[in-house]
This record gives sequence, C-alpha cells and structure tokens, in this order.
Amino acid sequence: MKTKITLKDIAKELEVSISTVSKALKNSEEISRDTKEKIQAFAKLYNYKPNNIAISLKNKRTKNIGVVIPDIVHHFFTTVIRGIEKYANAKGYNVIVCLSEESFDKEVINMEMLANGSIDGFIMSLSSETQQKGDFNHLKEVTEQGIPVVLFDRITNEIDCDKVIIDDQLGAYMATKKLIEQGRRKIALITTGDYLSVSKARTEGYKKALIENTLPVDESLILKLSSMEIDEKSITNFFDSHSMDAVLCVNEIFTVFSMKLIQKKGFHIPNDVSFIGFTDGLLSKYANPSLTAVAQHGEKMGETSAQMLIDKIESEVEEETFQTKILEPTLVVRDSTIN
Amino acid sequence: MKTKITLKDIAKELEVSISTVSKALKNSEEISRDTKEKIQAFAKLYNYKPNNIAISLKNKRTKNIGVVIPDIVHHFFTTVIRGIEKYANAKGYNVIVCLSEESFDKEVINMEMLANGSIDGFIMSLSSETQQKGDFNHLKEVTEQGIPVVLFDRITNEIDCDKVIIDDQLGAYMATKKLIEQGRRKIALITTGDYLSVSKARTEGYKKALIENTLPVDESLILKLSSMEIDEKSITNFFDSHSMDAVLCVNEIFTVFSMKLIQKKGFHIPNDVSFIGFTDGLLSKYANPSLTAVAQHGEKMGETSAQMLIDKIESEVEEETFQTKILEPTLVVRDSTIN
DNA sequence: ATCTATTACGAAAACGGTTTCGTGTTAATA
DNA sequence: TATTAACACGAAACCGTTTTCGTAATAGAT
Repeated sequence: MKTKITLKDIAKELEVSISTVSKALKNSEEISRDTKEKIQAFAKLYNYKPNNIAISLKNKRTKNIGVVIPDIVHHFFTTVIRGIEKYANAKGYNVIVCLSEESFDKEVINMEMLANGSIDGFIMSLSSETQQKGDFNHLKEVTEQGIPVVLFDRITNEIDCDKVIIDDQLGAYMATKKLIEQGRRKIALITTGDYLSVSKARTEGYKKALIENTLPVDESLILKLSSMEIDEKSITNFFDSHSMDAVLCVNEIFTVFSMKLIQKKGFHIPNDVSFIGFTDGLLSKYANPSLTAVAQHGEKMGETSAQMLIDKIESEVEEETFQTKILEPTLVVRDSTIN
Repeated sequence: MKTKITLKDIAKELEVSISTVSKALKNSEEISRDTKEKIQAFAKLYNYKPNNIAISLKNKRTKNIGVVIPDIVHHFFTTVIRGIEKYANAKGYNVIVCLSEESFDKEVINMEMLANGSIDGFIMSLSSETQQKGDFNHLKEVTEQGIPVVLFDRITNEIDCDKVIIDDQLGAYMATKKLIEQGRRKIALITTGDYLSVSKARTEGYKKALIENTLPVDESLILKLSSMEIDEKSITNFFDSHSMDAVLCVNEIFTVFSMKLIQKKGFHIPNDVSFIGFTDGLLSKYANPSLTAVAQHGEKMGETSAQMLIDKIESEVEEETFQTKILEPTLVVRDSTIN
C-alpha cells in the first residue's frame, strides 16, 4: 500500500523547505527554474495531489454543496439532482445528498451535520412535515451564519434566500384550461393538503382556470389526500361517489394510479375521462395510455439552483439581495387527453 | 451575521487555554467541575459546534463516503442510494454522490476529485464505458492507497475489493423458467452487449433455463442493443421479423417500451406474449399491464454496500480479506404473465 | 571596496481542532 | 518539616496546506 505523498515528504526527500515545494508546484516566480523542474518532476513521479481537507481548512472553502431533499425516489427530485450535479461538477464542486424523507427532524439533523464546515452552501426542497409545521429555524440559523441557501420547488416565504420554483399555478391553469377547451366540464383535482406550497399553488391555478371559464368550482370534486402515500381507498371512494370527465393530479404517481383505478371501473381514457398529471417523468412517458403531463423541467431547475448558489458562494460582495426565479412549466401532450 | 464560534474564541473570552476548552467540552476528567460547567454553559449559549473540516484533518477521517454511479435517473440506482444513505446516515456518515453518466472519463475524474481526502471510502457501480474498455486503473490506484472500495451491481473481477451483486444469472433463470412452465416456448431476450457484467450474467441464466428444459437456444431470438438508450427501430424490426410468445428484458425501460410496441402491433399481453423485466421499479408497478419483474432489491443492496464499506473503514485490523455478497433476486408476479 | 537590488529560499503563522506531556499548586503522608 | 501524589491546567506538536515576511547570497553599480 503506497500511502499518499505530502508536501512534507517531498520537502524532506529533496532537502528543501515545505514552502519551497508548495511554491514550486504552483509555478511561483519566486522559485528558480531548476528547483521548480526538479520538484515538479518529483511530484509528478510520485503522483502528488494536494489534500482537499487541508486546503478546505486553509481557505474555508470546501467546494462541496449540500443538497437536502425529501425523497430521492421521486423522479422529479432525481432529475433536479442530475441538473445540480452537472452544473456543480463543471464548476469543480461536489454534491452531498441528504434525504429528509419528508421528516422535519431528519431535515434539521442533516442540515446541522453539514453546516459545520462540510459545505459551502445548501440547495434544498422542504420536507412536507417542515411545511406543515411552519418551523424554519434551522434555515434561519444557517442563513444567519452567512451560509448561502437556495430553496427550490418546496419553498417558504419566511426565509430570505434565493429561490427557484416553477410557476405551479400557471401549470395547473394551463392543464385545466386545456381540459376545458376540449369540452370537459366536470374536472376533478386530486391533490395533497394545502400545506405543501406546490399543491396549494396548483389548486389555485386549477380554480382560476375554472372561474375564468365560468365553470363552477365544486369543492367536492377536489380530493385532498392526507399524505404522499397513495391511498387506494380514498381514491376509489372518490371515483365511486362522483362523476367527472377529467382529472388533474398534482403528481405522477397519483395520476398513474388513478388512471388504473378508473380503467378498472371500465372507463376509457381519454374518451370517457381525460387525465393530466404533474411532473413529466418516466411514468408519464411509459404509462398506458401515455400521460399528458405538466413538465417541471427538474434538470433545468437543478442547474439554475446550482448556478445561483455557486454565484453567491463565489461572489465577493456582501450584498443581501435575493431573487426568486420562476421557471415556466410546459404541457407535454400525450394520449391521456384527446388530441 | 453571527459568525461561527471557535475554541479559540471561547478560550479568549473565558481566559483559559484552548486545550482546556477542548477538554472541558469532551467532559475530560482532567478539568475541574467548575471550569467544565463554565465552559460548557458558555459553549451552549453561543451554540458552539466543532468544525468538521478541522476534525477531519486531525484524525484523517472525513465521515463522508463517495458514491459513484452511472446514472441517477435509473430507478434502481436511486433505490440503492436511498439504502446507502439510510445506513450511512445512521452511522454518522454523509454521502457524496457523483455521476459518471456512463462515461469512463467522468468516472475517473470524479474518483480523483474525491480520492484526495474528501472521502473515507467508495461505493460504486461501473459505467458501461468502463466495463467495455476494461480499464480499471483508477480503481487500482485508489485501492492501493488503502481507500476501501465496495463495488455493486456492475462489478469487475480485476479489482480486489468487497462486492455486492444480485445473482443476475439466477434472476434470469427464474424468470425464464417461469415462462417455460407457463408453456412458453419461443422466449426472446432483449439485452445490451455482453460488456455489461449484469447483462452477460442474465443472458447466461436465460440460456441455462432453456437448456435445462431442453429448449433450443435460438441466437436470433436474442436482441443485443448497442447502448442503454432505447432504440425503437431495432426493437420494432426485431418484433416484425421474429415470432415469439414471451420476452425477457434486462431492464425496465426496455421492457415497458417493448410492451408498448408489441401492443401496438395488436398483440395481447399476456395472452399472446408474456413479458418479464428486470428491476422491479416504479415503471413495473404502474405499467399497463403491470409488469412481472425480477426484483433487484436495490435498497437492500445499498444498505449492504454501506455496511461493508463502513465496517472496513472502521475496522482497526489491516486485513486484506474481501468478500462478495450475492443477494437473491425475487420474482414479483404481476399482470404481464399468466397467473 | 562599498552599497544596493535581485534572486532564491526558509521560517513561521494561520486555518480549527486533538492530544501528549510538562508543571505549578495544593493536600496528604512520613 | 520535607516529600510526594493528585489535581488542574497550559504549552506545544500535529494534521497538510498557503502565504507573508525575513534574509543569505550573489550580482551590479558607484
């Protein structure tokens, strides 16, 4: 086992000082051509690579960014990570991923773990529990320490920091409008509680489209599921006790699952019931029928977040200006709506 | 902005030495009760937290593990990450995720970035390009430096390290056997080239089952796609020019996509053609018809990998014994086969 | 021959901790 | 009263870098 070589080792071997080695390897003008060549050759021969930790300690920059998300098995988050990773990597940053699993406590613990020097900044999306609780002290503490934070998708207005969201209201509005234009009149909405910022915005967009088109907002056609887990009973009940000609769902799994249930009841999609779902992921693409979906552009969101964060990390100025970038959703039309 | 407090700050404020503060905060017997209480109270008041980087530098342990995988948008990898994260987090480790995007160069760069002190060990799955090239020098270098490595799923025999795989051959064997038992005789296989270790093993299992049941191995019924990207043309051609009553695919996307194509041709699943796919992910569950799948138990794989890695990291002994854990796949029966 | 400006390098501090070892003070013992 | 042990704390080294500043040696100018 050949252990890593350090500046000290090189210095000892070549009988020069550590400072000289350090400078020589940075091609400093201070060091003579001969010495530099000798040291550089030696370093290359023994494959010297500076120790990241030592450098981090010295210049208080880790070149790591912390990503805290509720769930990695959601396709949307996965694409966001990819976007973050792509941009961050190109800038020489590594990505530390922590999962809150929708739990407030885990979110707090993860942040505390990372906030003690491990990372230069956070990119995060709030856990549902955090949004329900409305307790953002862990975020406050971090920002007060001067650690930059970018919130994406599941955000809060209580924290001053950069934010990246898609226009969820617009997305739901576009989807609902599309359904109305296709002659649908009894459009149901399957969503979570309003505690999730995105669900709330989507519900608003849905209602806005109805109202603008002088359709009644029938609250009984809105099914609020109490958690992210699919609740077969509730959905089945909902379908059994209401009639509808279109369904809008706030996420992919709700959509695909609902489609299955309604197909089982003998309805044809899209002839009898149209479906539009949020998040254009793998499921939408490969569902049967394939799903008309509101694309969230997760990868773009990730890239944007990473860009905003790294800009802030690397900016010299101590400005306290925060911006919220609003990405536009797109409607990807497939076979769950009439073309 | 209240900046982080250090030992030095506390020492200065309380007019004691840094060593005293350090010891007091560790509740050392060396320090008097009075002094300890004073220091601990002060530290709590100012929310002192030791700097991770400094600690890492001191004891040459980062409590970070590096995960290098080809693609995060594959559901399988995503579940593995979750398993890793779960176990690692419970042990106080953070997970740094790097994506090779199936590229050899990226894999090398990522490993080099991390190998210079950023992590205590690697968990990785080889990129397809790496497996094609057969160049594992980056892995060799890392292991020679004494950095523990656990390879999972896409592994190589050329590197001595811990490994976690599922018995891919067995999985394919089980699936094929099931199809045969259901009376299928012309069973096609859709796979990638043999350069992917898993594809190779699966192909072997497929053949083994055929041979054991005295069915001919018809090479023309094996479609080898040249990359992980779905190639609609090749698959369509394949279906147009061959007749078959069952299809086994080496991954979920191949399966779901193939099912769509064959349904478009008017075949009924499972009556005309049965399908079994590898990796029991979201797609399998929500496909239409839902997919009988060989479950890879990604989360379990991740947990196991993390456990093996952390054991090695924390083991005092300098043993050089490596083990390969073989997880058993399970057949999850759904509607794409006859029940 | 003396003074000055380069050149080429080393010493040391700093980043923020941990840990070993030494030492002054007090109390117990002979 | 002199010796010793226990106690409580501080000094300093160390982890691996970077960087400032000081300085010996040489060369050039006067």
